[in-house]
Amino acid sequence: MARKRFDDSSCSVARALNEVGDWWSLLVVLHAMYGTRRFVDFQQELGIARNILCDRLARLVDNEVLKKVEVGEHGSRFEYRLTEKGRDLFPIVIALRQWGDKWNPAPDQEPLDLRDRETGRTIRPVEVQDADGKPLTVRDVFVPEENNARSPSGSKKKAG
Amino acid sequence: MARKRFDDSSCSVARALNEVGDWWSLLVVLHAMYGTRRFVDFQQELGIARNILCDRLARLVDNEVLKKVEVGEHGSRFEYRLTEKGRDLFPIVIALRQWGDKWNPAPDQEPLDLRDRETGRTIRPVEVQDADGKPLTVRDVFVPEENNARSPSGSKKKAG
DNA sequence: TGAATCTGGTTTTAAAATGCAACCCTATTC
DNA sequence: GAATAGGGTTGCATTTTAAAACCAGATTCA
Repeated sequence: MARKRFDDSSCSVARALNEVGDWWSLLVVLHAMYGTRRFVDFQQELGIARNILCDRLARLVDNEVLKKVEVGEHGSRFEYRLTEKGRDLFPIVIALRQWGDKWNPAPDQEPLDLRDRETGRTIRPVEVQDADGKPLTVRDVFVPEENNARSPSGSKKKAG
Repeated sequence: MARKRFDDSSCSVARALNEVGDWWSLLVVLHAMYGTRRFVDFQQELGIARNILCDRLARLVDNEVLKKVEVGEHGSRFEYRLTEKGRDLFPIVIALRQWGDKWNPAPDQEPLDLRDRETGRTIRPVEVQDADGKPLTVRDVFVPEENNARSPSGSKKKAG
């Protein structure tokens, strides 16, 4: 019996992971954010098996993270473009990259230096903040009682 | 041939996903953030198979996301606690949760209401910001040329 | 003392997922 | 009209996964 599904889980993290929580999906989204749009380009950049790439692209399209656009270039060609939902994964991808850079730095690679297109200045680390922008750690927060009941996940029983 | 590994990938997102990018690992981390520490508690809360839980806990300990602590309670009991590296996944987990709440809301569940322990006020959505705290989308940023060469991933060849 | 129980695992078995290579079809270029 | 590129699909061997059974040390219960 293979992978469990979490489509109907009451935990939104589980539901999110259901859509982008496997090895390749988030890397596809990452590359899409950097401008990749074509099947062959994803395939070559990621070194992913073609059938797996097909499956992931189709699933991301199903989940409306990507949209498949026919481009009239010459002949029948397609592009996979991020939707707003897909672009909304930006903080997650960047946070993951920063975490990777911080805790598993590649010896021969300086960390990502992403900059504001307007000002040219480096972005800051992605963090959880209170309403005023004060950074918060996991120890600084709590879940109010009404919510606490089914928190954090509630995925008690098998969902597949 | 099963899953490819990215341990030595030059892409820090790939390396991050190598450690916490599978179905269960991040859910384990999530529950750890909410206070779960014991094997049986993880098992019951997540509904995960015990062998998979063993494997994930061991891998997370190997990767120093969790540490296994012997607690002298009575007999040989263990607790799995987040390390600083593990707690540093907080923004990622929260961003994922917010994304799930926003784009795949559960009909019967209001979104996570996480609050600052001090002020009692709700946290804001996790976002990418410039140095001043101005929110940035994927379209607002660029990678300077020196970095751009091997960006975004560079994981061209098979790594496993 | 000894049976039941709790905790934290390991083993076994079957169904899926993955990776690779080979094949297919359309359209295009030489 | 042969070779090539884009975008897939199919088959097969290898891994992972899920579920449940089994195991072993320590503890409580009777």
